Order: sequence, then C-alpha cells, then structure tokens
Amino acid sequence: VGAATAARVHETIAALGFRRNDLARSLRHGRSSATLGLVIGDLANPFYSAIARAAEQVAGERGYLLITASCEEDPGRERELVSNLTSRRVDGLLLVPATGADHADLDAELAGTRVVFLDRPPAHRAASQRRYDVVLLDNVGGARRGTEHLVAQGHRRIGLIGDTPALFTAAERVAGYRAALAAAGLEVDERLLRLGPHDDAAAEAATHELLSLPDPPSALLTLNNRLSVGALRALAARRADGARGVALVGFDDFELADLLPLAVTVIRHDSAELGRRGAELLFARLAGDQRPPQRIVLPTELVERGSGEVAP
Amino acid sequence: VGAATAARVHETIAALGFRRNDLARSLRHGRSSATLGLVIGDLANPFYSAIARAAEQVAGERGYLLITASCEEDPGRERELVSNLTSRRVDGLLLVPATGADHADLDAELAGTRVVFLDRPPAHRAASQRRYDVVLLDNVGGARRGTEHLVAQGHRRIGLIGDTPALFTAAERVAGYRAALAAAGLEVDERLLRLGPHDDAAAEAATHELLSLPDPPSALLTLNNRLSVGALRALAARRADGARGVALVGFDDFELADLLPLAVTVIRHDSAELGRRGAELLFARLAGDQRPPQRIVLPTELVERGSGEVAP
DNA sequence: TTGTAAGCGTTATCAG
DNA sequence: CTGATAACGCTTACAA
Repeated sequence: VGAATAARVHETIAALGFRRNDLARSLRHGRSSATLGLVIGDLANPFYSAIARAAEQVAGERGYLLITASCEEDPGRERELVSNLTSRRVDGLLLVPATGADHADLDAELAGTRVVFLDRPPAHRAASQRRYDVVLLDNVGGARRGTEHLVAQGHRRIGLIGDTPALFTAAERVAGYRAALAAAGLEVDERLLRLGPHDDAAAEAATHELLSLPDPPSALLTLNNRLSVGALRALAARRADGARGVALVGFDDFELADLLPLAVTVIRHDSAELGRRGAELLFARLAGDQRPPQRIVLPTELVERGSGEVAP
Repeated sequence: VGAATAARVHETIAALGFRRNDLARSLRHGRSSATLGLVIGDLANPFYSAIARAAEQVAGERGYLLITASCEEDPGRERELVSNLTSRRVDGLLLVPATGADHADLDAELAGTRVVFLDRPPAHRAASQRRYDVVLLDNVGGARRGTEHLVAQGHRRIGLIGDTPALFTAAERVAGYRAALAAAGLEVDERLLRLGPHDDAAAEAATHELLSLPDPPSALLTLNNRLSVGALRALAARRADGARGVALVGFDDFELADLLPLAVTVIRHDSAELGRRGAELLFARLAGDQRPPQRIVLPTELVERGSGEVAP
C-alpha cells in the first residue's frame, strides 16, 4: 500500500470516526472473533475467580477475550449459558459442570465447539458419543492425606462436613476420607458425616450439630473453602464459650488462614492452575492437537499450620 | 406457523445439527449480540470479582452476557481492551479506569458505545468532549469517618498506608484522613504517610517501617483490602514478638475480618453494588434514558470490631 | 491504485 | 406456506 494513500485513508477513518466491526469480520472469514467462554458456579467465590482470572490471562496472551458466566449449580441455567455461548460461536468453552446436570444432553449443544471440563468431569447418565478433555484436582488423594494427618495426631472420631455427594468433588473427597480411615483400620461412624451444606451458614449449623452430639468428634475435615469458613465461625463461637479445642483440616487454602487465632491447616492446591491448564489445553486443541482426550490431575499438598495438629 | 411444518423443521434442525449463528443474526439486525464489557484491575481481587459478579447477574437477568477483562492498572492494556470490546460492538461498557490513563484519548475509541465508569471517574488531561456516567464510593467520607473514630479513641499519631495518590480512590481517601485530622485540630505528620504500596507485601513492609520509627504511630489506617491484609501480617509478626497493640481501621471489609485474633474494624461498603448500579444505569441508557450524566455515590459505614478500639 | 462482485449466516420483504 | 431476493459490514479476488 502506498504511503500517501494510507495517510489519506487514516485521515478519513479519523474524520468519520470509523470503527471496524469485528463481528462482521469474523463472520466473513469463518472463524469466531477470538472469544472463549467460561461457565462456572459463582464468580464471587475465590476458588472460581482464580480459575476465571487464569483463563482470562492465558486467553489475553493470545489476543482472545473471555466471556465468564455463573450458573450457580443450576443445570437449567448452565444449559442456557452453554447454548448462548455456542450460538455466539465462541472458539472454545471451559466448563465447570453444574451439580446434577446430565451432559449427554449437552452433546448436541456442544457439537462443533471445543470444550474442556474443569474441576469436575462431565456427568453422563446415558452413554455419551463424545469424550471430553478434563482438568481435575487430586480430590481423593488430598482428602485422604488430610484425614491421615488427623489420624496420625491420634484422632479416632473425625467429623466430615461436605457438599452434597451429587457433586463430583464432594463424592471424591468423601472417598478419600473413607479410604484413609479404612487404611487405619477405623470404622466410619456415619453419624459424623454431614453431607449437604453448600454455603458457610449451613456448614456453621452442621458444625454445631456435630459438636453437640453425645459423643462428638475431636476433629473435623471440611471439604471446601466455604465450608471451612462456616466451621471456623462455629468453632470460634464455642471457643468463646470455653469449649475445648477441636482439630480442623480444610480442603482449599484461603486468605488469612495463617492469621487466625488458631492458624488453619489446609489441603492446598493451585486453583488458578485449573483455569490455566484448561485454557492452554483448549488452545492446543484449537491449534489442531489431535491427541486422545486428556485427563489432567493437579496435585494437592498438606499445609500444617496448627489447627490440624490439635491433640484429641 | 403450522404445527406440522414446525415439527418437520425441528426434525431437520436436529438431523443436521443446525445451530443458529448469533453473530450473523446480530449483524443482520443492527444491534450487537446482547453483550456487555467490563474492564477492571484484577479479577482475582474480591473487590473486583464482587463487581464482576453483580454486573454479570444484572446482565444475565436481561439475557445479556458479560465479557470481563483485567487490565492490571496498565493504561496500554486498558486501551487495547476497550478497543477490542468496542470493535466487537458490545452494547455497553463498564470501566474501572486504570491508574494514570488519560481518558480524553479514549473519547474517540468510546464514541458510539455506552459507557459507565465504576469506582473511579475518567481522568482527563485535556478537556473532554464527552461527560460520562460514574458510580463511586464515598471515599472521602469513609476515610474521614474511620480517622475520626481513631481520634475519638485518643490516638494522635495515626499512620496511613495507601496506594499511589495517582489513584483516584487513594487520593480521595487521603483527603478524608487529612480532613478528619484538621477538624480535630491535629497536625498531619507527613512521615506517617506511606503512599505507594499496591499489594499486601509492600503494605507489610511499609507497616514495619512505620512501627520502627523513633516515634511510631499508635494507630493505622489502611486504604484498601490488600493493604489491610499486609498490615495485619506485619502486626501479627510484631505481636508474636511481644510488641504492644496498634489500632487498625481498614477501608473495605473482607472475609474473616471478624474471626482474627483481634477482629478488624473496617469501613464497609457494598462493592457488588458498584457493579449492580453501574449495569442498571447502562441498561437504562440503552433503553433510551436521556438524563444528564449521573454521578452516583454509594455510602460507607464504620464497623467496630475491636482493632479500631485499641487505646493509644 | 481503484472499482466491482461475491459471499459469510442471518432476517425482512415481497411474490407466488 | 414456500421461495426468491436483498441487506447487515466485512474480506477476498479479480478486473480496470
């Protein structure tokens, strides 16, 4: 292009305030306008916002933008969002599937769109035609490690507070808990399991229930950051009443865990890594990667801070 | 449409796996595909993720999706993102402007796109052609209230830890601090101001500096949640060394503030409300609202929890 | 260098 | 109810 002409063009662009329409642009040459979609539970939960941030960052490095949408564990909303996103022809989709959703239903919806599942694999009631990439945490291993740690401190009655077992991660973590007790030759007292609480308020109530049992647990395992916060609230209230200490190990690290009166021992992992690896895998697929569906499992690590080392 | 024909159509849709292309759809009838853009500092910061979540929720109620992008306070990146989003013809843009950006430059970029500024007003070095809507917190009032509270406890030397004064909210909060001291007839000791720290590590270091002065402050005011966390780390370390208590009031509430060994007194506000009101205003504009540019200021509130009531 | 035409996937309009 | 046609704003190709 000649320099003189170019200048004249730029001049006119400025004069008319012309802005290229990237929608039309991408429509023309087939590929979508450099967009990824992310469907998660709740963007306000630091676990999810870390995933979103990391995915957004990977996308940004490649000039892509990320549309993030919260489905609040509602399969109906999830379906709507997935449908909306695929209709917009996002180049790829990162999906933290909602509890109870059947993703065989989504096979049709997702046909033609690259998808990577994060944190939880797709749930298929019916046999699915398609196999998906998935990036997970080592839920079983982490929960097992945390439980073993409590057992090693001498605890025999370990209360468990977890989300509904319909949730993949909750079920896996419960399995880890059971495996650790079995390996130690301990019976599982089913009365010590409280599977259902989804937010901190419910976890707080469940904790009070457990500790009010005739034969209460001497230690607690909480299966995610929301539930740890709820349990901590309950423990703080009881401690104010002069109750004796209860050990606590929580799945998920969280900010200020180390500054609490009794610093919280946690099963730590890098939740941002879920988003990062997921996005990278998605880009690899977009670039033509033809490997069979991947199942990436990220490690967890026990961080001893005090609350997990309380004696029975 | 006849029922029989409709059935035949749906059948064919399923058979061919047809998915409507919403990009082409919106191209056809002029309006963009029901999308809002949000440019913020860092999605991983709970202050911002609360904004994003609320905006996303308001958008979702109206069938819109939200593209969220973090600019990390980099004016260049902000400009890129704004340009990218307007090129995609988002219907509206929510903007938390980056520190140091000159938004007169963006006037051209933003022409033809509805914009609402959040948390900070646009900065114009040159005179701007356009006036923008803006939703802010009562930064001056909040910081003033927090400082007054410390003064009322008898504190005369109050250290201040804030982000760079180039940042609108930081400058306003410093102004509130100065106003409170002036009203109380107290001199401002400039050596007690540490304006610059942007993350918790820097705030931690600044706190150690302040408390190591020959004549250290007996109280601290931290100007945002990141800085409060840093200061708390420093105070916890000093307390472990047997140092005597320092009062602390922090701008922004944060999770677990009430469960720390010394529960943290904060200047609370509803950061989600910034996103909610901003998005609602944007939709009002899209619906044809022609009122002059709005300036909405959200209230703050002092929450006394203990750390702000430590005596000098 | 400039101009013209076709087509991306829709939808609106207007015959048949 | 079916079918043809034009247009949204852009890119690509080819001709003038």
